[in-house]
Amino acid sequence: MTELEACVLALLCRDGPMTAYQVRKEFERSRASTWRASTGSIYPLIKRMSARGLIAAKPERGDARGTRHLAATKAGQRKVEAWLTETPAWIGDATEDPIRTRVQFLILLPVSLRRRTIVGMAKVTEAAIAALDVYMADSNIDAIEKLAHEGARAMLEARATWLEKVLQHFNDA
Amino acid sequence: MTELEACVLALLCRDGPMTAYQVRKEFERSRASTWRASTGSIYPLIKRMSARGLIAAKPERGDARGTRHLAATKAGQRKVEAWLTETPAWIGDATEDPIRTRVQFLILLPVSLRRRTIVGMAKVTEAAIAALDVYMADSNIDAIEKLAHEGARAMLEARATWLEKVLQHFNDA
DNA sequence: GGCTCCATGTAAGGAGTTACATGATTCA
DNA sequence: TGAATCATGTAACTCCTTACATGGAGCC
Repeated sequence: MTELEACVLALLCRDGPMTAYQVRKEFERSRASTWRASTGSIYPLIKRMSARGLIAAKPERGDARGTRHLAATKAGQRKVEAWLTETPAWIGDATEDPIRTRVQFLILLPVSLRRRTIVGMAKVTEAAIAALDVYMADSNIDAIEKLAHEGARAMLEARATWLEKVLQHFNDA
Repeated sequence: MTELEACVLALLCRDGPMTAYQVRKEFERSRASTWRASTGSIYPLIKRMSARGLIAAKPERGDARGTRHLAATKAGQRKVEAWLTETPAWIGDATEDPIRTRVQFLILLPVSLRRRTIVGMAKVTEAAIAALDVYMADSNIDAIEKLAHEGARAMLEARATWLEKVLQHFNDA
């Protein structure tokens, strides 16, 4: 089960039954999960998981669009519980960070560009924090989503602080 | 250019010329970038980038294995510089975090399991921090890589601290 | 009647994974 | 000479992306 599959299944467990369209809208709306869930991924995904007996679909009667309300089956619910409670080592690992990746190669830049680049990185990080704050100020967001946002924010703050150290490092060198 | 492509190209700029095999070994060795660079990804990638004129290969004379020393071309170097100095908004965004994803669905678990699960998440996070520390203690690691590790560590610490808050939240609820 | 949103899906293509496959070089 | 390492690569598969495609439902 991929992360996206697990995420969709968990969403169906928590907020379902809902249509594939609603699932997509939820991923689009929420800044808490980075998942996009484009049509080209979501419909095949649902087909796969239906075939595996993890999702059950009930067609809406009298709707010619073929609207189907999706729900996790018993087996699907068990899968989600297992996904949640298992804590394999890899989920603890440091996440991939495009900025951290780039920092390792800053030495390739002429000295004059390094500082400017680091400042740029700090700027986009601060912008991301600000965007989160705007989003969090929305009173329509429930406690759990707020908690998730606080987690994202804390990690961004850690990066911002670290970037100051990076700047220091390249100033000294 | 994907992140992996840019990363390989930047590595060739910084540490090249080197063979595809050495590139793979470097990705395997370093805990700083999460990239795996399996054979099935690295060789096609090099073929692609050679075709685009970003990588040049010089065969080693008298080596029947077909050993080829790879280097970034001038065009490749320019690409890397652009990749480094551009700071598109998305690189500032919060990274995907499998633990943060899961936390949003903890409510699906019976109360008795929630606390245990959060503790498990904290444990694997602490384990990742400890593994980084062991790695960092190695004197063979240069200053830049240490800096990158510090960044990863700081973000893991932020997650660990946040998980305490998560535990609190579910204790109160 | 027409606009917006709801709702489904496919097609082509990209990039990555694991597993398989082959053989040279080096060193004890 | 045999084992570990160096070194290259392909094949089948999975999942994701973007773009395309279709049409019903609801509302003014």
